[in-house]
Amino acid sequence: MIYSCLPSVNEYLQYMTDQGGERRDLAAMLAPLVRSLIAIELPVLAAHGISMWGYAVLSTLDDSPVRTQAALAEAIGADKTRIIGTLDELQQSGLISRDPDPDDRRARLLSITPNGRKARRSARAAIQANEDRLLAELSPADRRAFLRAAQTLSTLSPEDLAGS
Amino acid sequence: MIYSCLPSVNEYLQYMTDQGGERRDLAAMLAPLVRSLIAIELPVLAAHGISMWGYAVLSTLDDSPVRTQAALAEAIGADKTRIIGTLDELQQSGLISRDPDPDDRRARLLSITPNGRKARRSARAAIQANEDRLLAELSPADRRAFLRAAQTLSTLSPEDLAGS
DNA sequence: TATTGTTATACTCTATAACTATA
DNA sequence: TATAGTTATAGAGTATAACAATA
Repeated sequence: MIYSCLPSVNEYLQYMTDQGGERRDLAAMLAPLVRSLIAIELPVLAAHGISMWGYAVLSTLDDSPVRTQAALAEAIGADKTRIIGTLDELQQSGLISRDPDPDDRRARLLSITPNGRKARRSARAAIQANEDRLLAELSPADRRAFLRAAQTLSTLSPEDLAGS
Repeated sequence: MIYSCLPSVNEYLQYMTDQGGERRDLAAMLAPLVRSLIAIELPVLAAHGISMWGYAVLSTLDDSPVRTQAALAEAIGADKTRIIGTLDELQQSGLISRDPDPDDRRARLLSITPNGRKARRSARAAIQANEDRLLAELSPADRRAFLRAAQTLSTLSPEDLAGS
């Protein structure tokens, strides 16, 4: 049966019922939401002088430096050729440093600068302030559960998502 | 203050704490998830002989017919020129009907056919079975809250999302 | 003249492949 | 010969603008 992978049929029926018997596809619900969220983010980021990919790079590097551009590209789910322009801009703006590894001059050691960190955190504060306004639509309990669930699902590997 | 739009500062602090003090951006969490969900959907849809946009069209028309192509395009968040090829395919496959409105022969009355409805529901069952596997990662309470929250947020108008 | 749908054009984004430099 | 980064080319997807039919 198609629903045999569920923890229990009762569970399934319960949340189907919660949805009024017609559950919408997850992707169909979330895709427009994400599109809107990004559309809202763009002008905020522009006001901080950074692009969407630039923000993704800064966010990754704010957590920890990265040894190669290819690794950075993979971390943000992009092609290595796609982030080169972004890195050029960020470097020119002084938001990241990008130096040849003395031990292997083919690789580029990437890290965020103090200015980059400042820009990223300022942008994030503005973005999350917007998100807070949306999250205020939810009950406190649902809001916490939603953030927890989003966190859980977003950290699943592509393999987990695609199925064994 | 940047967080003044929150229901209460205490609430904010509470879910920040729940996230370990470092909440990730919503878009940054959800965008890769949605990308993966769509990547999983595509082969399922292909097996049913419909494209992603075709599925969006069928889903909209399954709820109710639409009087013009422009209205349909807006409903699925696409440009009116973008869905023409999709409508051609769906019509040729006999999944939708698309007839000039007798009262205004400029407009095209769009509706789903019985075969289209069958295809859509079959595809949806397969897609939701996949999603169920992912949702099984969540606790029952979180799963219900997540679906409820996604439903709530996804039905906000772009104006609500963008802010007053 | 305005509106619906269609076609044609141009533009953006992305991936693939070729190239340079280091190893 | 293999790898990291870069550049060049081509392809997909999309939007803008011009067009045809109907009102």
